[in-house]
Amino acid sequence: MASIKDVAARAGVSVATVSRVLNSHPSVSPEARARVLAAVDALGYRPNAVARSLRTDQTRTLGLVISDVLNPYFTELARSVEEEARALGYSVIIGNADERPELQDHHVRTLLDRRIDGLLVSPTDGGSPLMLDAARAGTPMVFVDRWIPGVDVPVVRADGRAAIRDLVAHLYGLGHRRLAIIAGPAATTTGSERVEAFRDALREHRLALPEAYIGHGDFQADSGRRSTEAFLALPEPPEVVFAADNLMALGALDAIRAHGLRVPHDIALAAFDDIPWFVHTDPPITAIAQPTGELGRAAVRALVDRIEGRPPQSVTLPARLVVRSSCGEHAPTRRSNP
Amino acid sequence: MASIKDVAARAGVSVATVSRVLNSHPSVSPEARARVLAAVDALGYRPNAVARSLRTDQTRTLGLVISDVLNPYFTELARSVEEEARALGYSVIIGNADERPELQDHHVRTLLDRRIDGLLVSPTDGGSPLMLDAARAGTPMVFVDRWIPGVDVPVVRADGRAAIRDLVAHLYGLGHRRLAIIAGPAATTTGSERVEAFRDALREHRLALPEAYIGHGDFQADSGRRSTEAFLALPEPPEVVFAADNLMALGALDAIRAHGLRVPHDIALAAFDDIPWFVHTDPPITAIAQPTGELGRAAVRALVDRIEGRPPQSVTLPARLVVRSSCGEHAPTRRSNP
DNA sequence: ATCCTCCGTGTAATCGATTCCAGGGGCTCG
DNA sequence: CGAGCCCCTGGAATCGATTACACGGAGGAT
Repeated sequence: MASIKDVAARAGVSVATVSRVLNSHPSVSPEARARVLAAVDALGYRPNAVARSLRTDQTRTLGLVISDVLNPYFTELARSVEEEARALGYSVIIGNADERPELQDHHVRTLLDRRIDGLLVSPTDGGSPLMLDAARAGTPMVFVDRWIPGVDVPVVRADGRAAIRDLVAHLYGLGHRRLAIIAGPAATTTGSERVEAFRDALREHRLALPEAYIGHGDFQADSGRRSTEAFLALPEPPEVVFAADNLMALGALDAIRAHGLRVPHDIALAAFDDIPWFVHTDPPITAIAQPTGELGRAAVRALVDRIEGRPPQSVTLPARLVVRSSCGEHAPTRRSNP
Repeated sequence: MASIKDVAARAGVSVATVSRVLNSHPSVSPEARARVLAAVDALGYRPNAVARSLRTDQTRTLGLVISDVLNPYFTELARSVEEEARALGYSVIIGNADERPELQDHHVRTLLDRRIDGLLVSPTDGGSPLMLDAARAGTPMVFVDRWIPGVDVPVVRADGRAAIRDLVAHLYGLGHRRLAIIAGPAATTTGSERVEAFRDALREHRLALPEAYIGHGDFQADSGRRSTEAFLALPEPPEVVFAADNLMALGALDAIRAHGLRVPHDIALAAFDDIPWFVHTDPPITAIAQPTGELGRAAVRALVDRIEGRPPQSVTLPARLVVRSSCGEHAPTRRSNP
C-alpha cells in the first residue's frame, strides 16, 4: 500500500508538503497542490490512520459498550450513536457486553488500548475497578441509559418514573390489583430504578409490592421466562406482569404461553422499552417507549463536547407510555400510537 | 498515559527488554522479567495498540460491514462474528450500511484506512469499484450471506433453495395457488436468488409467478408495506405473501392489518429469516431459518485462515423451513420447533 | 539599494512500539 | 589458558504520518 513517501516522490515534493496538502494547510502553492493531488490520485493513496493517530494522539473514534446487541433497544441506540458520530466526524467501535461484566471489561480494555478518544458506556454492573479508574484517569466518558452513581461522568438517559406511574394508573383503572415486576439486576441503575418507581406508583394506589412479586431477572429472555414461571407457581399469582425490558417480556410471553394461559385474559403483560414487534405480537404489547434515537444523539454530543474541551451536559429525557391491548381491553386513556 | 519508556525507566532496563517481556520473548532473565512486570503493574501500563499496529503492520482487527443493524438477523450474525473473532484473538469493528451503497463504501473506506487485517462483507449492492479494488488489491476478504459474483472471494452463506421448495410445497398443500413474493434488491444475491428459487419451486407445481406478484423491496419494513399494499390493490390479490426478509414481513403485516385483513384467514404470510419474535406475532409466522450463528463463525474462520496464510474455504449451509400458523392451519408436515 | 517580511518548502524530530545487530560476560571445551 | 558459544541486554533503525524550525527567494517599504 502506497505511503506518503511514495506520493512525495511521485509529485517531486517532500513528505511535509504532501501532508500539508492533505490537511489543507494554507501555505502550499497551487502548483504543488495540484501535483500532490495528481499523485494521490494516481497511486490511490489513502493516509494510514494508524500512523496518523500515533502522531496526533487522537483516533477520531468513539467506543460504545452496550449491554446486549441482541436487544433491539440497544441496537437502535447503537445506530443513532453511529449516525451522530459520523456527522461529527467520528467513527464508532461497538463492544457488546452480553450483560456480562467481565466481557464489558474486556471491551473497555481493548477500546482503551486502541486509544479511542472517548467512551460511551451503558454499564452492566455497578462499575468495575477498570472503568472507575478510566473515569478517574480522565478518559472522556459518558453513560447512556444506565449509569454508575458516585462517578463524575455525564449521564444521558430516559426518566421512566412518570411513564411507570401512567402505566400503573392504567393497570389500576383496568381493575388490576396484584401487580408483579420482573426487575433487572440490582447492580444496574435501570434495574433498581424501575422497581423503585413501580413500587412508588403502587403506593399511590395503596397497593403493596410483596417480595414474591419481584422477579430478579438479568435483562435476558431466559430470566423473564423463569421469573414468570415462579409467579405462575404462586398460590396467588399476579394479575399483571411488568417486565423491565423487552427481552424479559419475550421470555414472559413464552412462559405464559407454555402454561396455556392467554394474554390479557388470564394475565396481563407490559414491558419497558418499546420495539416495532410489539405492535404485532399476540396481543400487541403495552410498553413504555424511550426516545432512543434522541438519547443516542445526545450522548454523542455530550461526549464530543467533553473530548473537544467544551463542558458536557447530562441529559434526561422523558419516556412515555404506549397503551396497546396486552393489559386488558377497555382502554379508557388511550394514548397509543398505531 | 504511561509508555514503554516509563516502564523501562522504572524497571531500570531498556525498552527492548520491556518489549521482550511483553511479547514473552524467551531470552529475558527472570530478574529482569520480574522487575518489568512490577513496573508494568505499578504504572498500570498498557501497550499502545496504535503504535504496535504501526510497527507490526497488523491490527488484529476484523472489519464487518453489515447491511442493516436494525435487522435481527444481522445483529445475531454480528454477535457470533465477534464471539468467534474474540476466541481467535481478534477484535471486530462493525460498520452498518443501512442498505445504502454509499454508506457501505464509507465504512469500507474507513475500515481500510484503519488497516484492519481483514474484511467481512455482506454487500448491499453489486459491488462498488472501491470494494472490487480492495478485493483485487489483495485485502483479505470474505463475503457473508450475500456475495458479489465474479470476484475471487470466499463466500459463507446459507442455501435457501431447498427450504423455499419446502415452503412452496407446504403452501401448495394448504391449497394456496396465487403466491406472491416481496423480493430484495436485484443487485443483491439474496435479492435475486430467493425470487429464482421461489419461481423454480412454483414451476414444479405448474404455477406461474406473474410480474404483478413480484414486489420490489429493499429489505426494509417500509418497502414490505408498500409492496403488500400494491398486492392488495390488485384485481386478483395473492393468497400468500412471501417476504424475502423479516423486516419486509413486518411491513407486510402492518399493511395487511391496516387493510383490516387477517392472517392467515384472509391472506397467508411467510418470511425468509426466522427471529425469536415470530413465535409471538399474531399469528406466529412461518419462516425459513438460517443457521446464523454457524454462518458467522464459519465466516470468521475463513477470514482468519486467509489472513494467516491458510487457504480459506467457502461454506454453504442449508436453511430450513419452520412451519407455524401464518399460512393456514392444517399443518400436515409439521417440522416446527417451539 | 538595503532591509524586513512573508511565503513556500524541506529537513528532521517525534509519537510508541518492535526487532536487528552488536557486544559484554560467563561457561564449556580443547 | 584461550577460543568459541550462548545468553542477556541495550542501541538504534523503523513503521507512516505531523509539525517545529530553518532557509531561500520574492516583494514591499524606506
